[in-house]
Amino acid sequence: MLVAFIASTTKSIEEKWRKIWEEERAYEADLNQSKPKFYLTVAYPYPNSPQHVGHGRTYTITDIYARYKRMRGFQVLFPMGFHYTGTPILAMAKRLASEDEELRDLFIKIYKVPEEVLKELEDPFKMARFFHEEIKTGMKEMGYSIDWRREFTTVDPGYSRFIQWQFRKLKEKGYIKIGTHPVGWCPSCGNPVGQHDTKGDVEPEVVEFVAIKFKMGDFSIPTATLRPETVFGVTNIWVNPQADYVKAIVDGEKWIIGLKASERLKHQNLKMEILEVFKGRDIVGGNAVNPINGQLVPILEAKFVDPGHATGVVMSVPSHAPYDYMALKEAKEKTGCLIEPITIISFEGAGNVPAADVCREMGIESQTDPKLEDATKELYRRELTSGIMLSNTGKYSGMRVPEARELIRIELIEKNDARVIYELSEKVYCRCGESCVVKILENQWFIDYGNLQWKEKVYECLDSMRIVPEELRIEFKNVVEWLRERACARQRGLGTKLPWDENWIIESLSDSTIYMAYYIVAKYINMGLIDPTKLNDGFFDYVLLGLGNPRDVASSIDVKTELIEEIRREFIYYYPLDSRNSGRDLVPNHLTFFIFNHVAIFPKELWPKQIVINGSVLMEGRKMSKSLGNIVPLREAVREYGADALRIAVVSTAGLLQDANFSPSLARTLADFLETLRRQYRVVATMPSSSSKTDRVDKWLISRLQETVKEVTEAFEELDVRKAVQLVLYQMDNDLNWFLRRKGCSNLEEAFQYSNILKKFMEVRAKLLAPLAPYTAEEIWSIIGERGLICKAEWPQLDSSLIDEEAEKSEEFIKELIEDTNKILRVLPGRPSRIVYYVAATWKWDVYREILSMKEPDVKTILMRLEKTGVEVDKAAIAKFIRTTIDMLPKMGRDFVKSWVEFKPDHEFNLLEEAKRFLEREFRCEVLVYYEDASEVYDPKKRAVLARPCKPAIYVEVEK
RNA sequence: GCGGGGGUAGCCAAGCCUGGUCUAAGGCGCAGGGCUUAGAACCCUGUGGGGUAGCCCUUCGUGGGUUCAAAUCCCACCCCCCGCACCA
Repeated sequence: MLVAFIASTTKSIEEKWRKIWEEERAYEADLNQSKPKFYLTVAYPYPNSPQHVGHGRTYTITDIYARYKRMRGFQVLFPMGFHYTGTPILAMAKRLASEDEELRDLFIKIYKVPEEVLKELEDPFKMARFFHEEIKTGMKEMGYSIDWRREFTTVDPGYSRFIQWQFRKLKEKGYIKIGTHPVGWCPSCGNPVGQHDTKGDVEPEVVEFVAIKFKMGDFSIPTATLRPETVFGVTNIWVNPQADYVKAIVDGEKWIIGLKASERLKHQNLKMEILEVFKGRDIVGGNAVNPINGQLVPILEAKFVDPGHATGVVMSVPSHAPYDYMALKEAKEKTGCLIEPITIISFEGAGNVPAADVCREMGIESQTDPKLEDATKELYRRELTSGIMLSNTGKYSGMRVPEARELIRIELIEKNDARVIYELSEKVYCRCGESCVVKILENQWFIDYGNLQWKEKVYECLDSMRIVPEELRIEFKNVVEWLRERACARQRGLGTKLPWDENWIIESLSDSTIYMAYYIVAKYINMGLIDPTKLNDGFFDYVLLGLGNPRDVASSIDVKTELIEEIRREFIYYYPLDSRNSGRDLVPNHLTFFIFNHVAIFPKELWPKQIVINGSVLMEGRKMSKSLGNIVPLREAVREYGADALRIAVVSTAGLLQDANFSPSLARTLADFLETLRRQYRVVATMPSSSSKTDRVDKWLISRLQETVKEVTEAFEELDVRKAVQLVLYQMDNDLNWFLRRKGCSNLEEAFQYSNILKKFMEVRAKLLAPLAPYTAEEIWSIIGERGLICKAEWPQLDSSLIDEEAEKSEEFIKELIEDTNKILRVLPGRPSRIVYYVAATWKWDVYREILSMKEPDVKTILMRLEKTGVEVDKAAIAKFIRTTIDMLPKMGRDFVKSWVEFKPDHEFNLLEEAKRFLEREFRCEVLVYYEDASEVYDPKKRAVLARPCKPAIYVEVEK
């Protein structure tokens, strides 16, 4: 019952403030020359499903940052759009239409889509729209401070005009190339296949094979391999005796390959004419010539050969391929042939026949043993990393394997003894049931991210950018270095047509690189001031690049010149982008393309200034996935815990770059915490104002507050949200508790006479909390009677005049004293009846000061200096004290001790006297305080001599 | 393989760049106590081992090294996660 009550309260608070924000247009940002601007964006969502709590992390961090910057006095623009481009939505709509039970279940049970709207979602646009609205509602519920007037989708006509402008620019600059490209392909659907098109969501991985042509008369037998360097170790050729093979004319050459293979290879632009079909066994016993060395090798049979994989014929290297080794072993047993493995690679720890060793180690007994797969990988790895070519490999002898592999590949291809063919790394089936093949697409358009001059500019931009966290800068550099040309258009999917070749759709990672600029334009389109279908290149040239004449541009799209100029002004106000936020997964693709395209299109002044990257979210330690069924939809979580608790739960459990763990119990705890916080504000709000004199503890709280403001501010600047949460929630809570404890109040209500201090503390705390928990912050802000929105309030200023080192050290001293006393109490048999503290004698303080002021303190010098002051204590005792102090000093908290001894022994004594009543309450017994060397000291166990500055001696009497 | 991140007490997780105040923040969990009719919340104390005095011993993936001193610096090794392209 109670929980339900809290939840509904939270809900009503959220609704209230959401409404007020909207009415007040709190997050709408236009050009405002009176303020510095801060423009930040986050990668727009792809609406093929509702968002789950994992998505919430990136958006929440960005929103927190936006809110922080807003309070720091910036004109903050935080917009949002939706990415419709690509195939997943299409594929999903298609699956839904085909009554896919699994998907229907997912939609109904997890995404809570009403069954009656399901039918509509079979239209991909409607599906996108549906999830678009769902996500948008979720973002509003989360309290994101987004300027929604700038919203768009990537299939809007205006956006398409913009993307087409971008691509013409890229082409003009020579960054677009045309070529061929191998892709996974479904022959039955006639489409390329991506992960979402395959059974079991397998990503089709295209692998490049080298087909080495062994000669048998006029015919070539192309044997496909990933390891062309092993051609020196070939002893024979394998065919599957039961399978169908063909003789065919392939690109003018006579080939012998598997029948199934021939069908698959047709998609790789090979001209193929089948002459004859026969069984594999028909050529077993024949011989073929190894092109690398002219040796004659026999054709043998092997069951493991898949006639549909690659060419359906393989060369046998028994010494380095476990499959070949096992097949040969069996062939020898069956036919008594005399073939021996030829070893051509050696590595540390290798025997005469490495494949034999691996098979033995792994206990492999036949050529159909599934462990052969692992054996192959293992040997591949070892030989790749540490293999050296042996002397029987001619000019390659002594070379490392990777190098030899590349050179032999080139040699064979140049002599036309081999050619490249492609095959999928594993069998992949389209959702229609067909086995996927590799198809070579002609006229494929590429963005040439390999262009070196372009890369130079990217490096330049990267060097000038702030990367948060800094550790990822190196990763960006590596990505830029590796990046080659990238196919930028696809044959199907939603999106923008390639302006010069309308058969192609610009793919999703290519149409999402500079759209931050488009948010400026989108506002004017959404306001109905511009007809998006009229937008032309001249418009974008002027608005985004300042090129051309505004009057001509305006008349070409039927608007007033002033409007065009206004848009330009707004663009130039907000650009360059101050921060781009996103999850880690986008580093090697989107974020890097984002830099590439910015430096390609925009002048240097408009290059982006910062990238912020965060890790992902795990669900109780595991990755969130449909198959694990552990997805927590965002909106459901908001209903369950409230937006503020959820916001904090997703951003506070790990450092920025680390994967965070979502824990429902933490979210629950945070919800309770925020509820308690609201209660506290209500209590403080009703307190009458007080005018009590400020004592040391008051000064301490206010001083701590300054430190907290400083640290929280720094944490937000660094986007160390986790730290900010810890400070604002827990550290401030601890400080407040200590304050109440010291004041002898068992709860907040009792502390009414300190309301002036508390109100100040609470006011600042509300502001520090505002970026993290906007709803709660607005609520408590109004509870304590502040007018106006806290999200627009000024960030608390650090007042260094209120930092009181003495008060802080004193409280720290008291805390340590309690700790020390507790340590003693712990080992005592009963409750204490009396505790006595002894402040160290003045000369001990002198000793400390002397030692701390010396670089290399020694007993003699200090002793001599002390004698001048005329101490009346046993010299031996002093010397001993000096000795032990010097020894233990490195182990002590040097800084603390150093500043402590700046004070006089009187300070410590007065402090203890002052805290006596407090200590008596704490330990519930009498407390006495003496100077160690006072004339009358109660010291039955002679503890007083143990007193040290900063560490009074303690004597505890226990109840009998 | 290449590249990146990481291995810290029962769990999650900070610290590591800039060695000492580190038995190592904070949270969760657990135990004891306070408050309370009771519970929840809240507060205090404890949570590697030992100890009738604030202490001693042991610990930060493993093994070495540097240093008066290492979770922190150096070397080697083991293990886990992510990316490697046309997929958003």
